[in-house]
Amino acid sequence: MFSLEDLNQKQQIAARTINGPLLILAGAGSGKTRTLTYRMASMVKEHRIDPKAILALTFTNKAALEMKKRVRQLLKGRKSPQTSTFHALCLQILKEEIHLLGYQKNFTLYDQNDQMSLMRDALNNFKSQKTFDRGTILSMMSSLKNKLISPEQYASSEHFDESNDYCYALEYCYYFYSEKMRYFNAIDFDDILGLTVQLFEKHPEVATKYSQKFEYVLVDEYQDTNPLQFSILQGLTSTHNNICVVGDDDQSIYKFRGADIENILNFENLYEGTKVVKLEENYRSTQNILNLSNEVIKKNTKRKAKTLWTHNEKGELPSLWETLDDVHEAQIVADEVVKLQERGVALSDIAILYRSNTQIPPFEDQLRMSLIPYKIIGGKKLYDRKEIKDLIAYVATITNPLDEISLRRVLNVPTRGIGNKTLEKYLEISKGNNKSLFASFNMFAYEQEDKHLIKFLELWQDLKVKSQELGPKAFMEYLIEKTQYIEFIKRFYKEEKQVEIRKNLINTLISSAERFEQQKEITPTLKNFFDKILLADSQDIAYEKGEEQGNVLTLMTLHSSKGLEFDYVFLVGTEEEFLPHKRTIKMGEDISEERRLFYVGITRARKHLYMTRCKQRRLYGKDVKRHVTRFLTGFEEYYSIQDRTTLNHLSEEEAEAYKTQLFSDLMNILD
DNA sequence: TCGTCCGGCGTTTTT
DNA sequence: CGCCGGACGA
Repeated sequence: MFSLEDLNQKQQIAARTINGPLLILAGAGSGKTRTLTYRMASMVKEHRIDPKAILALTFTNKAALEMKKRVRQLLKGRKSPQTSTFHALCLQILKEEIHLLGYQKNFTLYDQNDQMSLMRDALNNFKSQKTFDRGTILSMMSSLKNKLISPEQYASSEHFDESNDYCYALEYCYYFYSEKMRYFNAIDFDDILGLTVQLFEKHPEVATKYSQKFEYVLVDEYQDTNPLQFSILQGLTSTHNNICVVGDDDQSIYKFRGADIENILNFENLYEGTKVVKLEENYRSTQNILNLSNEVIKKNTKRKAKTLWTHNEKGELPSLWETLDDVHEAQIVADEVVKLQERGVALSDIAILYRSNTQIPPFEDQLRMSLIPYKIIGGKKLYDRKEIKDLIAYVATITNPLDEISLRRVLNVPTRGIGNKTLEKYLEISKGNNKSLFASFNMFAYEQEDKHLIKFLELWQDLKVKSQELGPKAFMEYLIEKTQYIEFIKRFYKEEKQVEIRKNLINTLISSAERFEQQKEITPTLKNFFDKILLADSQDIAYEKGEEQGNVLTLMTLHSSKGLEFDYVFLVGTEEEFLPHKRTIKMGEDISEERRLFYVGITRARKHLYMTRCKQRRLYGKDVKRHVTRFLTGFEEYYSIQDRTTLNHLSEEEAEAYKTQLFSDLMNILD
């Protein structure tokens, strides 16, 4: 049995405010998710609101799953509200309504790989002696899309800088890209949101429909919403103002991805009659950790003032270790982890957080040497692997023949003698008579007697038929068998070990398909399965499988640490040029977001926070002098500095013991 | 079509 | 310093 009485005073106010706009400013560790889930449960159980009328939006699948799980526990078997990510919700809407925007229902979702391929074409067509970086163009385009600036509007917008070559290239590519995407009947991640906005604008009756469907809307991590998401929320609440947003402006760290902190800072002004509730009681950290975090973040001017406090014990002062260099830094962190382990601390309660992935290698080395098992969060997603992308592309091309990117991808994979020459020929043909590449294949392959191509078309037809007969899992197996994909891999990777890795990836995909068939939330069609894979993030698969790796240490960037907590946190590289990062300093940008990043790191720690900084660091093959981060200067009384380049932090006996240990280690090595 | 060599670059990345 | 991507050659 759950009761709102289990919440603190402020949390209860938040949970009991059901109607009208509500802004919950939830400090780090203030029981945000708890408040939100209790609020939802109480809406269903106590206010008798139909769960179908409640929508909770998150940014990550993991957060969505977690929230759903917790609400379910509170509701015990009763139907629970829809909890999904912005992207999943909008994709669901587009699948119903995209015809209103002139797309076909079988549209393909392009990921960054596909976008890059298309952008390569665009840049090749943009004749210029200067070369442009595809990724840069792509991210510039994405930020335009996130600001709702169309290719037509770009040149006359404030974002167009006439003295910058890139802007001209971007203008051309943005046009090219958008035209092709439309022709291919494809949409990208930004479009999932952007087209939903367009849909709501051009067809207000659709916005009305969904607004009436979802009478109550909740948004998690509101500080990270971008203008598109804000606009979608306006559509979703157009018939009512029952919107509850939860967030912490001090933890807004995704500006580079288009998040606009103004959304949360301005919420009260945009939604009239907003009730504001501040959650400042922290249930996570010691008072000493909170004191430091409060001091650090206070330096930011544009923020909703909050001061975290706790009933928890005072704890020790956070420590700042000064180390010789990056290797030494990793070494003493690993040593301390061993000591913590000896004291009975579980590795899963310890994390190493860093600003940049470039900081990882010394830590991996030292952890391995100390025999400490660890996992690195982040990195490649399942669908980012070439093999998975190939299989996805097969499904894409048979569901949407207009999708040229996927078609070109699978054309000669596995190798079947259709090279660049053939492709060029048909691209010309398709240009000449204004037909899609696939249509041109069908029209001329037989006439031209391109045997390999004819065989491919037969394969395509066969797969098409089978895709309608078989479920996701059976189809995947058929596809792999029919294309001799495993044999292709064996030819490609000579080493047995490599082949094994790829096989495992494919098996993961197949078992994921099997699980998808068993779930009940989404109709288990092949297309839906692959859309879900594309929307999945790097940790989803493991999460879905319940594959939480046991007792291992966690390494991750500060960005990925948001929302998590650990008893012991090592915040490494607390140096100028990491925090704030060199690039931010160089661009003369506002460093407040960097400070927030630091703040996020500090507030992850429950029991003790270790910060480390090097006096010198090897970067790009050169030894560079380093200085402590400006974020720590000025309030030295909130943390304790230890010079770890000497033995001064040890008592005499400890120092003696250390030297003896060192000597015997040395002897062991010499043996 | 594949392999090799050179040059440029090196922050974060919820979908 | 080391990686990745593009160019170019066999």
